[in-house]
Amino acid sequence: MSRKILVTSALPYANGAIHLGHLVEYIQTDIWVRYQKMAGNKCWYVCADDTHGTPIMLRAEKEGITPEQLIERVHGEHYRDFSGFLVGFDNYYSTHSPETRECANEIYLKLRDAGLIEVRTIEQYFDPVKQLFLPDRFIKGECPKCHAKDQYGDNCEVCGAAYAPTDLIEPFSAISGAKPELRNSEHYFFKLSDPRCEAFLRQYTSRENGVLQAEAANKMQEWLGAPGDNKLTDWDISRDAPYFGFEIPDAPGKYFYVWLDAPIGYMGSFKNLCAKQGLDFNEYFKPDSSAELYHFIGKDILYFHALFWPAELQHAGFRTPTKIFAHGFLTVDGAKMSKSRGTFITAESFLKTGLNPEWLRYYYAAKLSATMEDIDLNLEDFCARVNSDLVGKYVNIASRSAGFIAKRFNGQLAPAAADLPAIKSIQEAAPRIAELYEAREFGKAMREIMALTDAANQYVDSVKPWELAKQEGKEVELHAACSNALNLFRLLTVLLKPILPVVAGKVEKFMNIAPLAWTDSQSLLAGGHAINAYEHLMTRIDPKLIEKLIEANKESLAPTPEQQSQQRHGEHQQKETAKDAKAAPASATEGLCTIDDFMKVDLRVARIANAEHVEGADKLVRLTLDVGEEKTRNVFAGIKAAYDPAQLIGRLTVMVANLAPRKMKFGLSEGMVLAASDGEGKTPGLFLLSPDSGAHPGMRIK
RNA sequence: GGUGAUGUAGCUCAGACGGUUAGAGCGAUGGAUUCAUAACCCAUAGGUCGGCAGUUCGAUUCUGCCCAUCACCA
Repeated sequence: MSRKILVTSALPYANGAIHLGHLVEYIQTDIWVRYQKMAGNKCWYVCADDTHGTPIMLRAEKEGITPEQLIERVHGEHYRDFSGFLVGFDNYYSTHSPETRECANEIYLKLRDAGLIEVRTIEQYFDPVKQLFLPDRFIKGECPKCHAKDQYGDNCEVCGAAYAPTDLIEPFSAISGAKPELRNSEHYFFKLSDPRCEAFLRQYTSRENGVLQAEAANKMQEWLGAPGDNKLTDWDISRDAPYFGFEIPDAPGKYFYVWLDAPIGYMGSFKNLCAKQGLDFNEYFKPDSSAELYHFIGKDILYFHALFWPAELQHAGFRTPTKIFAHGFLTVDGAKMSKSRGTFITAESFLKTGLNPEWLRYYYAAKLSATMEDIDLNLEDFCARVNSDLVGKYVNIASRSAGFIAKRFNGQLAPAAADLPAIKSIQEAAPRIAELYEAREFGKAMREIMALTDAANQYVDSVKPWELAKQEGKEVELHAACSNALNLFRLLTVLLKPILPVVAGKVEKFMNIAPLAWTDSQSLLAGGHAINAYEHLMTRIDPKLIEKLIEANKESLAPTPEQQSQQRHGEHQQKETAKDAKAAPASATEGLCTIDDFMKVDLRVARIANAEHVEGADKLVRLTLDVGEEKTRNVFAGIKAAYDPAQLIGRLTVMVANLAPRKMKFGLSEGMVLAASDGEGKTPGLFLLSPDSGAHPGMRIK
């Protein structure tokens, strides 16, 4: 019985290039979809560009083009990159489409009629020069807590405080620089706090319901709070003109917020596919649909997909997702992707450098599981793993057998030995491996497949075709050995086909067979079957290519930090921290610092005027420091484990006097004292620095 | 600061309802081999399973604390 399945990956925002972080999700989804199709299920894979919102509007304006032109260009780039990595969408569409608009309107009107839309007046900053309301990220000013300058409207990057844009001191528009004015505006809210939503979501996201991974379900319960205390707040779904998006049907001048129409883009894309393929949209989206609906997403956008989206669908009279699959982020060589280190690798640069996309598909597959854990792309391991597993083991089986068949047997195979242990073990493993694909345990599947591949090579080694070839009268044995090996190779190709579609295609051509389906794992080639000439199926990774790739992605110093937008589909992840970009050393002096750099740090001799325990803090001591200024400084130091406050009072030490103040739970910390410790933790202890006697508070250290 | 996740051989990762010698692949070393784009095969070395304490006849596996990394929240 063939299943009907609709699968989505998160929509990439039409405001940036696809990178290896994005690809974890698209490759994971694509492998799963390819497996489903091979298994004979009706499986549709749709996606789209997420095209609306202020950042798109402003970016287009900056480039002197219309938003429509911008999103069309980016759509082309995204589609090119995904195709390059063999991501086989059945439809790659755009949220800026009549279908998405239609679905958004329908959902909105049904929610309104259900009494789940409310209009409220809110006060918001307005840019009088640009004549638009400003999203939080486009307002900057001085942090109200620590007084750091040039901070965004939602939180401070220096002290980490969260606040409203109206709390900023001396706010200014990040777009025009103008002083923003507070204005009233009517906004439309989706009443997530409504008891109907809460009741539904409590059930829908519960562990028992099984829609979410256990870890994700726990997180949702945290967000929902205990039964009774309704922690959900209403969701602001409208934005004022000018805005690039869909106008709300009964509210001229008001637009749907981009995050409302983004998931609806899944429906829009599928509706568009239905028209092309003659499918019945309702069969997949009606409330009692027997079709399955799966969303692959990053763990950062669970909130939108597990709360807002199902609640909307449920109360607008549609089916809800069967399962939501969240995955972790990508790190490169154990660290966040970084432009300065060249590990913020774009899809385009990977392909342009000449690397094979199937290398990455295999490596990701070998690391992926059904959990939300992050996965690491270790570049050395990447080379070793791919070269050994794919070229040394798998491709080698064909490569070492095909020559004999071509030269000695006119390209014709002998019947395979159906009872050969190596063959039987693959056929027995196939259903197990199918379950692993279904469960998204690709790493476990790869481990099993490679063990079977090892067994195939051991078989070839045990029958020694190269010796048989030299002996008179051993033709039958030689023919059997090589035919068995090629049958083993064909079976392994079936198991790897979801990961390696291009190689599988080449194998089908080489072996002169129809496209492999999952059931082919239970059959063998008939005696007399003629194969074509063997051409090498995959080359090894040259580590020099990796070096080139890193070099190509290294961004020169002083990059213009990209306008940080709020959370996006698959986009929020891997955003490089602003800190990282700023701290990037010029490559010629990597790891070194100039005298100018050093002099930026204002080190001063300080006298500890007072020291006391901090109530409720495990590690902190509150220090009152005299650095020769009129006022003393308040500094929290994490030295409680090593020093008793009483023994500190009166002694001299060294402090960083121009460190940006940091708001801590217990108060503002206005500097840092210096102490030594073993970074590797081999030697315990913490040792406060002291100047030699004779120094006075306030003396500069250089 | 709170909550959660992670921490197992040089690297990437499995695993254990608590129980005799903790696994795999890669890498390293030695051997064998030459069919295979130096690939494959055999063998060897390598870990007090992040640290400390507790529960237990017994803990790497359970509990608590600590350290490190990451994420979310405030």
